[in-house]
Amino acid sequence: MAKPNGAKPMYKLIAQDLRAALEEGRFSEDERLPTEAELRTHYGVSRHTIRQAFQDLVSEGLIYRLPGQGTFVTGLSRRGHYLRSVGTIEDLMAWSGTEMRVISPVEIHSDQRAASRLNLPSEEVAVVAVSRFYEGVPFVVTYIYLPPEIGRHLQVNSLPNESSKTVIGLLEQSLSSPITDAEQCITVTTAPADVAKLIDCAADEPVMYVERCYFDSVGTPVELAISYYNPKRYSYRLRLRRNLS
Amino acid sequence: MAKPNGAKPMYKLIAQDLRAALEEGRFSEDERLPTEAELRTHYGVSRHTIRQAFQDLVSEGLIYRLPGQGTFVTGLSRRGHYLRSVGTIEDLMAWSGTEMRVISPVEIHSDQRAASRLNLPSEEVAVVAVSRFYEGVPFVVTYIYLPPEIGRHLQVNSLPNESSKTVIGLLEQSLSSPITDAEQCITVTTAPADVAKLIDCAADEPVMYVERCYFDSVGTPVELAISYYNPKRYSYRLRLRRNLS
DNA sequence: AAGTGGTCTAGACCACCAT
DNA sequence: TGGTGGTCTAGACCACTTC
Repeated sequence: MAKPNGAKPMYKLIAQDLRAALEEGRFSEDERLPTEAELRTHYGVSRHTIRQAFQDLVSEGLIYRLPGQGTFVTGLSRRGHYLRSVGTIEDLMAWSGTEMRVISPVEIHSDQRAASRLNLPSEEVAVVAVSRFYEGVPFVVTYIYLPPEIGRHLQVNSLPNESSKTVIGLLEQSLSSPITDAEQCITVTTAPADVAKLIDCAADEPVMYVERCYFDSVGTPVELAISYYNPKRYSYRLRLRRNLS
Repeated sequence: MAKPNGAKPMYKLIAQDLRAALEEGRFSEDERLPTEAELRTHYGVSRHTIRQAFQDLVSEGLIYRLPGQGTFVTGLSRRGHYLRSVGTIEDLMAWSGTEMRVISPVEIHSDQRAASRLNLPSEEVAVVAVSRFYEGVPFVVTYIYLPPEIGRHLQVNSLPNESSKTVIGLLEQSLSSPITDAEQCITVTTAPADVAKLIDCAADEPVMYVERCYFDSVGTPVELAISYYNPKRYSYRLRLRRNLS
């Protein structure tokens, strides 16, 4: 059988099916999912293929498996009941429930620091500033730096206002190589005056400062995002998991 | 063959071998590792077993694999050149290069908020306060809350001063079920007076505030750690990875 | 053409949990 | 005892890169 030409591998499709079922809440909290044997006959594939699909979901934290017992849905009580839980790169790429607004469109600037972070040959970088709203209230301003050639591809049209998308999410679709790494640095700073105004802070009030750098699969940095969060309206939430050894 | 009674599975042992080789720097940056075929003959196991071992290392971010080319070491330039990079639960459990100092030993207190976070039946919790030093300079104070019965097991003896260990790292050895989840919440606050003194801040100066809750494999919270970081001396560094799809 | 990793099959034995 | 997931084998074809 192997891989049908050009198509997604079977185990990815099965994982996708199960992920959709989980997101629709078709299984209740801590309910047992179908066993490997059941899914094997349902899809007509080998056990290994089913296990590959399950493995994807385990590493995403959606399910857990207990030897001798079965496969279970990770209880919602253990997933985020906060504004946002960032535990995977996928989380960084979509941010449902909030709207994005472009403050200043894509422009080419000269910025030595950003250019060097992006490993660019010159000091030229594309910059775009956006803010993000939750229930109509702004809570973050982000300055996004891109290699100039990528910035030029990113037309104003492809940056819809009032979107729940993220720039990095839009960006990845036009990249040849997928995003596989994100490096983040979180600290505290005081809000510059223009930023303070945009997130309803007093100037020089402490804010949360986040630098995020995204890398594609060959290690090339493709986006540097610098964000200022109003700490009264946002806290950075993160969950880490590991597999049982 | 299957699993030898009571022993670690073969693929874990192979992963361990490779991990040790990588940590010793036996392969240089972006050097090609042995192929599956080579390792298969070296260890005398099937290809699948080798792939399982590689998969562990990929998910830890130590190596990456390119179809048609080979398996490579993740360049050090893409791992942390900062004080600490926290991307996995393992990172949280060990903190080399810093020393821990106990500020106040394990005591049983009454704390409704911590007790409820730990799902405890009463308001009783065990509390211990520690600070951490980097090159002799303190940069964080942490209040650690534990279920009382776990706190009582944690003798003063088992909390050595001047250690590079972490409390959660020590703790896991005495738990029946391993730690598999950590939930963190990061925001900004002002330092309480006693905390400020311990991390060389002025009182009411903004500090980074981190709440961390650890869960074992059945979802029981086992530790709540509340930390105040001096932002001049520490920034929270994090890297996220994902597998190629 | 040869070699790499990616996917897949059809088996097998094991430890563990429930009945 | 029968079913679960965990580990493992010995094959196979595929797409891709390098030579």
